Amino acid sequence: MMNIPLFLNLPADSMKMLQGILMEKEFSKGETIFSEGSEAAGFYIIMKGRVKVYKLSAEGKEQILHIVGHRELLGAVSAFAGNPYPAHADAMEKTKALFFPRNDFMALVRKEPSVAMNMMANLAMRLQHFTRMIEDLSLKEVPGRLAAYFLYLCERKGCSDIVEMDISKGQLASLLGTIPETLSRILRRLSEQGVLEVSGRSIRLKNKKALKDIINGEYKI
Amino acid sequence: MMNIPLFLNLPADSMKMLQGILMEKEFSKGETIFSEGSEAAGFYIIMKGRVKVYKLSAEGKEQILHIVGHRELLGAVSAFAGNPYPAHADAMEKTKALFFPRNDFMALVRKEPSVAMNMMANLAMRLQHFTRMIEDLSLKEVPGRLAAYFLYLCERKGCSDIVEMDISKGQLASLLGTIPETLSRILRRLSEQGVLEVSGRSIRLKNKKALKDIINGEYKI
DNA sequence: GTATGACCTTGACTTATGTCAAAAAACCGG
DNA sequence: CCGGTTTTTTGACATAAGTCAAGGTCATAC
Repeated sequence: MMNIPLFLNLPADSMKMLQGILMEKEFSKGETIFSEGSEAAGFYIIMKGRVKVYKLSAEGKEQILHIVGHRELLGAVSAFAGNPYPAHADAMEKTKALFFPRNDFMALVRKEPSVAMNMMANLAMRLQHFTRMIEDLSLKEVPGRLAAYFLYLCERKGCSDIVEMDISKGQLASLLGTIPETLSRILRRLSEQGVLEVSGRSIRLKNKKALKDIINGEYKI
Repeated sequence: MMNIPLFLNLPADSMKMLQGILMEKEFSKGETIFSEGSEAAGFYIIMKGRVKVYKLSAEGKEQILHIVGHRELLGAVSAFAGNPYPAHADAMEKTKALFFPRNDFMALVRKEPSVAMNMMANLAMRLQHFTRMIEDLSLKEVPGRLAAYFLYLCERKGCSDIVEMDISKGQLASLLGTIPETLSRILRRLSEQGVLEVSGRSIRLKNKKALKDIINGEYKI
């Protein structure tokens, strides 16, 4: 339970107390953790596995809002605000999580300034992420969003020009706000133009300058 | 300075101290308050007027992220997180604001739990707003977003079937992630079909059921 | 090893929305 | 009330991206 950002700087006694409050839960691949509109009785801290948080359109199109992984929080905003969950959450793989009941959390936030500070930092980070997402959806075309995603992957690792996608292409489409067919076509065009090379989930970035230009709308594929 | 949500429940002595910290600033219509990428030395509390926070695409298209009005915070996330402002902010009309320097704010947040709680509530609310925005941009078409906007306006007031737009149609287009031409055409189609009646900035909602169906994709105009 | 299903690709087609240009309407300061 | 700017509307057109349908690829389980 160590090293969870939310509990950074938490005094030892409160840390101890958490042991009696947090409940371990497990979800199998594809399992629903919560659905949009359901009551937020608490939130989860993901300890193993990954969870996709997503919205569905009337026609069944999926938009992934974010993917929650190791030591990250799931549903914390709703639990804090006392609102129903605004989106669906499914385990993308076998997932272990700690459940933190809303009431206990509220008490802890009020008692421990460090938790409040960590929570604010978390909220601020996610707000930034959503700001970028809105910008991308509204002002960039799909190739631009894709290029931005690859360069982001590239920077996150050391980046040896080869990035490994950690999700399927279908899920990537949903993350970028498009559909698999469109993504497939754009990957092909980028390959044909020598900007990158696709081999399964492995992408070789052959021309990063071109990718940057695509993001900035200076180069149309 | 009373009744600012951020200072709700703030002890009187801290409230007093603020008098010496907050600085009044004034902006004329159209004036830039801050630009994307510039250092966030603090944030603003809007006391009069309105400010649009927006991003610009490479081609100059504008996406309004939100409009900040009376007693709301501008740039607080950046100031808190210590990041540059992620978007532009322009006064939409003559605007008066209180400037809160970052350092003083950080000290206050650490000292006063009520400020931290209010700040978290603020962040949570905005996260919800952005979530809906992403959903709309990605999963709804422009008519759906427009219908949702009108019904939102309708609910915010008592709603006598007539809503008053408080921004220009061009700015509404930018808020909905589209352009004035498209908005104009959709308004015409909706008028022709008897769903609403446009008269300047005054919209008469003649068929709310149809608007709801448009939002849910059950009725295509 | 092969069968089963998930995932991905491709082609032909449709459509929502953007672009460009021009006219019309609304607004504003003097 | 006028002249000029800004906003809004309209039309003709371009295009990015979605839909539908079919086929291909890949992996895993049996």
